[in-house]
Amino acid sequence: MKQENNAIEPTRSELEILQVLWEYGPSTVRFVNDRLNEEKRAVQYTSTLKLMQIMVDKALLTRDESQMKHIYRPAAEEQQTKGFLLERFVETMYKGSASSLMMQLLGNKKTSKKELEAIRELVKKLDKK
Amino acid sequence: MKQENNAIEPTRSELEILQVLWEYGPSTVRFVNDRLNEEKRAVQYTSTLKLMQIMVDKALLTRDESQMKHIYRPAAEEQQTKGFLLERFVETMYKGSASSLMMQLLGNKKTSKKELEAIRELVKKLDKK
DNA sequence: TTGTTCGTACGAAAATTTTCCTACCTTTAG
DNA sequence: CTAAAGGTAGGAAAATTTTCGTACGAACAA
Repeated sequence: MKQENNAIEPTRSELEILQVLWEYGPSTVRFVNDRLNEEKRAVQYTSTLKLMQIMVDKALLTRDESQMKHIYRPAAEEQQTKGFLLERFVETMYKGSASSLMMQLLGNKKTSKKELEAIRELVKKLDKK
Repeated sequence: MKQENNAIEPTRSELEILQVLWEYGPSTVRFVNDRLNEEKRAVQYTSTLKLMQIMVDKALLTRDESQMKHIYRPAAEEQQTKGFLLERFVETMYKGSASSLMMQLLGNKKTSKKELEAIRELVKKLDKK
């Protein structure tokens, strides 16, 4: 033993599940498992079930057990979780400097023209405030 | 067994070591270990040693063995690795949308005024091109 | 009724990541 | 020379994460 973490810190696999729930909303295990198999990788139903049960234990998810098919949903707001993870990412990778991250992002060929335009607009709006 | 990954995919601990090497340049295990203990958490010297050896195996690091105190350095360019990780982050968290990430970033209270200013400047420069 | 399908619970194995003990070599202070 | 300090190598244990087999109940079709 070692951990008594109370921070929201999903593992890689747990993050995959959160992504599905974020995209499609509260879902059954069956549904999440299907999405994972379609969009990500082969995985057995009981594996997904187990993982989601663990996530309930960790308080990453909550579930409605009133029906036979339990409905799972993220315990925290999507924006809050993403914000937290983004903050940690900026912190560890760019020493907390958001503009450094931007630099990297804008220098990245994978960032399309359209994206660049959207970002310009975004900043323009900020300037007007 | 399962993995024959050829992608650069450092674990959390490996990332900590990379951070030290990025910040201070090529270093000995002793130096890295000291930094970890100062800046991050308690960890035994041989743990750090082992991890860095593993990273050499994985080709995440290279080392100069010509001296007794081996000098380790990242195998890939800092920018390349960070770019790769950032890309994956945007992909998984924001479906590849850099501007979505920006939105979140700009809405984040932790992003200081100074940072915002720097970002504005950055975009201004982009516009002039 | 019966058996097939679909659900949850639970334990344990497998895979991965992280930690550290032990052995042994080299350098250096005395 | 000898002891202490500091280095690497390697194996194995510990911790964590991921996967899945088995048991068993509920729903449903025949």
